[in-house]
Amino acid sequence: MRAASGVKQGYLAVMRYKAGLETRDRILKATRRLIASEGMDGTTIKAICDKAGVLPGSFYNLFDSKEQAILTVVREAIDAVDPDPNHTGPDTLADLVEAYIRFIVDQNDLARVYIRLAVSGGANNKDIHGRALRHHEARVARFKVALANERPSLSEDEAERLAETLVTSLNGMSLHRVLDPTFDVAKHARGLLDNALTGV
Amino acid sequence: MRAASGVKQGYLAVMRYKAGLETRDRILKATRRLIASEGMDGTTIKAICDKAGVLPGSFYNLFDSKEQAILTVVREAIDAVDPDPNHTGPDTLADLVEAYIRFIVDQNDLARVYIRLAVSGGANNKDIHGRALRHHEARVARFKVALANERPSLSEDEAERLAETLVTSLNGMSLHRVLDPTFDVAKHARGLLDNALTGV
DNA sequence: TTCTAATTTGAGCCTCCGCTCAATATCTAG
DNA sequence: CTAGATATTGAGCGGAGGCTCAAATTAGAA
Repeated sequence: MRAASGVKQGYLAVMRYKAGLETRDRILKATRRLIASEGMDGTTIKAICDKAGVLPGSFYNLFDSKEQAILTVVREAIDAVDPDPNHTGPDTLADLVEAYIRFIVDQNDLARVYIRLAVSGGANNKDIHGRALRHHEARVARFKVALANERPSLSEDEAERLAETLVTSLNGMSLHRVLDPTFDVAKHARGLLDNALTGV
Repeated sequence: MRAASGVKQGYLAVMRYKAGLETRDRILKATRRLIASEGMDGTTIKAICDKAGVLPGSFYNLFDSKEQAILTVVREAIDAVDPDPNHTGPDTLADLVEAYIRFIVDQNDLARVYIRLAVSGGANNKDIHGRALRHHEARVARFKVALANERPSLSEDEAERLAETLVTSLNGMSLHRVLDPTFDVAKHARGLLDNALTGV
């Protein structure tokens, strides 16, 4: 019998046993690596299941759909960019840039997911699109605060513009690293930071 | 009878008649717009044919495969970023940045194709991947020459780094515009330019 | 006009994808 | 140990996507 079928109904599976949790982790890990290396559409159920050592039925015992698994990974990627979104303390620009560098270098898979999301998520899925936009705005705001603290001479508009320029430029570096894995993100990001701090 | 079948063999179709050329243009235009709005994998034969007002057989009379049509559009996009790649004259940094702004704003579809290429083309197709990388290096080189002219005090390495930072940052802006069509590329690109010119 | 090459048609083949389900195996609370 | 809940299996359905082909139509050179 299919025990959990009555309980799921669009929610997550039940997973009271350890085996289910482990399988779920393997599936999410496989999904993450596949999105990073093959892109959203190259991430097929068969590929996920092969990589996770699982059969389709088992996948669908734990996830309602392929999209649900992808969404889970995407949320994970968004959160990883900004590990402490509610933090209101006074981080410096350098802190923020260093955090981003670490994200790109240490969490390469998630960084690639994040970039692929920005490109392909926008067109198809409105939930993802809105989420990505709101996340972007929050990041810009945080950069802006740091900038305003460190360069009080900047006007409101100038700080806003510089912050947005910084965030999009950093994303451009993450984007380029997808194309060229040898690209030295740290070097260029720090250069960008110096320019922003010692500005016009 | 299938007239051109013996001639094609992996090459382009023959197209001695005007109708064939017009159909080809319609197909390429449809392909370009679809890649821009739906992404590489959302660009199906059926969608292309519907948008172009053509049936699949007609598509395959002019193109050997879906991939060939996409590749044609992608090459077009790469070339459009840098309209005069053999130009060795002394363009200024401002010229180069303004050209990129115009590319993003005026040729929105191609700009989106260009960005999607950087993300999804890299992983799958080695031809595209190599082409994109070589193109990037050529652009960086051109920016570097302009920079060296206008800021002779810069060392070789510094010029190289700044040029690469500029190009990736500009691509980041193009990327963000996919997510947010209201993003003011011109404003931010010019700010970036100012920073690069009046550097540390 | 005539005749051949070019173009268009559209049904349909084959493959792969997302997903389902009944059967079987495994876990763990009591 | 037992029983009921959970997890895994794997064949396979329905549909969509890339592509083919024989036949019908149209363009244009002679």
